[in-house]
Amino acid sequence: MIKNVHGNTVDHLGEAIVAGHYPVGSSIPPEPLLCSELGVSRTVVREAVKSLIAKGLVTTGPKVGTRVQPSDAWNWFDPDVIIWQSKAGLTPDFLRDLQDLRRVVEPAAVRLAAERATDQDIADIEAAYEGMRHAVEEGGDYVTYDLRFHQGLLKACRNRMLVQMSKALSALLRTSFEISTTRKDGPRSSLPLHRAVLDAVIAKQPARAERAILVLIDGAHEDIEQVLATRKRLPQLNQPARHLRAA
Amino acid sequence: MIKNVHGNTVDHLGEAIVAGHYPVGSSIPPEPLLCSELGVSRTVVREAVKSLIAKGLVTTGPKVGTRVQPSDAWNWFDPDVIIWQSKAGLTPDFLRDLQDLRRVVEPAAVRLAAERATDQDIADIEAAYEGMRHAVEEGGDYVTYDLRFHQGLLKACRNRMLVQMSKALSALLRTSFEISTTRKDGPRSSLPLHRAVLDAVIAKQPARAERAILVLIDGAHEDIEQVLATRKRLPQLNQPARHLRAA
DNA sequence: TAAGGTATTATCGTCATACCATTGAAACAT
DNA sequence: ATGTTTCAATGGTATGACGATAATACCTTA
Repeated sequence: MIKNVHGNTVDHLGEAIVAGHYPVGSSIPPEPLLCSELGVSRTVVREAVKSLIAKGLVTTGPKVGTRVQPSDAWNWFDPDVIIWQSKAGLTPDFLRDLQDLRRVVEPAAVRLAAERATDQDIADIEAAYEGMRHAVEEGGDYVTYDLRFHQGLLKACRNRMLVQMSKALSALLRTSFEISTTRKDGPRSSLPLHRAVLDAVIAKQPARAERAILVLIDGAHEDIEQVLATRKRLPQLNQPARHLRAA
Repeated sequence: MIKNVHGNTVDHLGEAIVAGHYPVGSSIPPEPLLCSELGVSRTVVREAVKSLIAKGLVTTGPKVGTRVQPSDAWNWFDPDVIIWQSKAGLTPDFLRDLQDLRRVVEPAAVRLAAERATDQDIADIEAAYEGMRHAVEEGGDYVTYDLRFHQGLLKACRNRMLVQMSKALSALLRTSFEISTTRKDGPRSSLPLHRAVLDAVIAKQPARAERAILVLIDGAHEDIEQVLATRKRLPQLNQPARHLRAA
């Protein structure tokens, strides 16, 4: 659980800010206060704040303190920011944004993957598929291999930007997959859909691969919509953590 | 030119790393050395390194020093990283990645924009278009308004992730626009194409908007390909700065 | 000689203190 | 009421010290 003082401090502050403990535009407590609250030296607090600046969460200035930036200034593709957002509670807005992104990125990515995937890429995806199949037939961790399957696809399009995005999408994918898995026979029914995508990529047929993954995505979309509508399961999914505001 | 000690130090180190002055996996000079080289205190160097860690460029550890991460661990959507990459020289690989991204993102974005754009969004885009028209007819800064036009479109799709991407795309767009502008009558001929996109968005016709912007993108793509092929103009475009490596 | 454990040491991690620089706001003069 | 000066809060920078860690060298032992 404990890593190091710096990491803990960054996480603590980052989570608090993303969770909305400090209103946008307001100042977080001055450095000396944070030091005593967190029980660390000023050095640590300052280096942590520098990290938050680097991620676009805050700005600083003499006399003005450390102010929370509006959320559209945050680096939303930063893995830490994504994690903090997930911890704070996946709001419907956030899920919708990610779902949009998935619909935009994944079809295009498999299209590119069908054109560019190397043998190694395909072998990796095949291995992930094999893991999914194994999990369905003999039990095991389905979600992990499902994730690996999709990340393999993103990686196979040989584009650093798109690979970066797969990190951000992972948060949504994991949630999405866990929801799907709760559905009766979810994994078993989605397995052939995955096979279809992979086959199209192997056959180097971009258009077919794109159509195949759209089926997959729209299925997941329905599952998420349904869960969002009922607002029962996964309580932290819809109800963002609502703590006390700081003075 | 001068901002503050911290910012300068981060930029200096960030540019050097992105430009490849330090081989991936190797250690950059230890803190005391950097202090004397840059003429700053250890405090500043350390806070700068923390910023680089936050952007995924390096990792640190006692005795192991500060090591350069492989480029696929970098936060490619971080505005600073993009800027450093641009300064280091836009390699063909980087331009291809960005061009891919543009083809993936912009069509989808205008589709969404046609569905979701608010009156204010449309007013902003309209203003940008007006700036472009004015520049064509009476002279002025065409590129700036062109950029604003495209950023307005990204913003109008009301998705934080996609907005974030517009920041990353700006580097490519500016380059792309500057190339297009050098072509005879480039701005004058592309003006109606922009109008077509905007009209489709206003009319809330996603499919039409998507087709319209694809014309625009493919035109820019050809221009870039052409320049990349000749490898004459804009020397830093193809020839990344190749400085001495560090020991 | 080879293997394994131990000591050394380079380097980052953390703390503490002091002083500088900037800037918003209060006090003051007009 | 308005412009100017002064002040003080807060982050910015510098310095020195010590702790923690892990790669390296060394030394013991079989």
